[in-house]
Amino acid sequence: MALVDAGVALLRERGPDKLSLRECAAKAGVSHAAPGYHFKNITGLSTAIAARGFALFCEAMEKRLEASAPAATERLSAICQGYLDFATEHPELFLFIFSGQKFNETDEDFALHTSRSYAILRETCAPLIPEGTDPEEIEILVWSLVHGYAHLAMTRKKENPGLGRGWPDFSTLMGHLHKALQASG
Amino acid sequence: MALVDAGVALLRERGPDKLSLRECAAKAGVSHAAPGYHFKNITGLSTAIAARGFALFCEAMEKRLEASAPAATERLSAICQGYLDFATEHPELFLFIFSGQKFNETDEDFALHTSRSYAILRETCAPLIPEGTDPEEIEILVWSLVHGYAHLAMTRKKENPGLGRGWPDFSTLMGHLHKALQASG
DNA sequence: AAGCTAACTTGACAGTGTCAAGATAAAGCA
DNA sequence: TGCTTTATCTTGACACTGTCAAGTTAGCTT
Repeated sequence: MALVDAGVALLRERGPDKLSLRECAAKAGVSHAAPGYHFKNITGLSTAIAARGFALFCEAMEKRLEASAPAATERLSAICQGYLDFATEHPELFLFIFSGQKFNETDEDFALHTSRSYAILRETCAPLIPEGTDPEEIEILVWSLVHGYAHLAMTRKKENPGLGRGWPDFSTLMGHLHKALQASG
Repeated sequence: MALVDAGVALLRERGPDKLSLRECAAKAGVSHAAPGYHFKNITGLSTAIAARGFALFCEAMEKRLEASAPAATERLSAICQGYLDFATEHPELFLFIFSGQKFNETDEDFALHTSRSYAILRETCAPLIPEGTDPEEIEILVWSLVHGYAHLAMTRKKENPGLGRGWPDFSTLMGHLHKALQASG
């Protein structure tokens, strides 16, 4: 959809909080109210853009998975790397989808891609769950760590300019995580 | 400052992306352009509100620290609990200060409270740094984990309604973290 | 040819941030 | 007392925003 393309481009140019129906319309070469026809309001357009964001998010993780060695720990590192790839390559989309603003959760596309992203995490974690512990415990542990790392790097970047630069590399954090999993399993 | 109070109340009522100079003015009982005098633009007001947010953030951590046992691991758990207290009690402020929007980083108040929050983290981590490892590595490890946990809980709350409810308690994640630190030290 | 529908456009409205200009009231000083 | 300066607003305007109602147009069906 051309309007979603325009929206993504707009976010990239102007920042994650500068989305505008009218500017999207102008960018796509249609009249100012055309977006209101396809998406009933700005939440609708935002949701479509967020769905696109989650799709790219999934692709980034899957791409790293395909190139990964088959060992479970390698695969876990791979999806984390994919997570960070997405945040690095699409910082505005990353902030946009995790901005806390309301999306239309009943939107089919949106629901599809958000649940797919969690499924990737779940399946990659599965072989690493220590006996007798709730899988969700490890999933949230991993997801919190990588999400927190990426999100802090983007939002507090004055003190720490740029994801990775000036920060400990994520692989060192991953090392600590693996130690914790070994100690539990 | 009454306008900042009004702004915080507005965020609480309407959500973290619904701040408006004119509505703040109305809430504070002044004319629509009065906020433009005190803060030269909406970024100025946002920065003042974010500074207030970081101050409350620091207070939440310090309050838990005062009630904590003196052991270093207890103190680390305490600031994490304070972190989560803040996110729970001021969800809109939490999302607002970590929204990724630009603040005026040269603002004195803002700089003071943001650096104070990082200093609390740094000092609490200090006794736990394993010999020969970069302190920042552990600081970012801890901060990423607790921030990721809190932020995911707030932004993806459809799948996981409410911080804590339906999620593994943070103390279990903290347990894994301590294991990792023991394995390193 | 007639009718129907999807995909728009046009025009209006209230709300927004921002700016320039004026008002008002207190404070400092002659 | 009167005059000037300064801080703190108010008023009014402008361009921009989302949203809605109404009109238009092109393509398909019958």
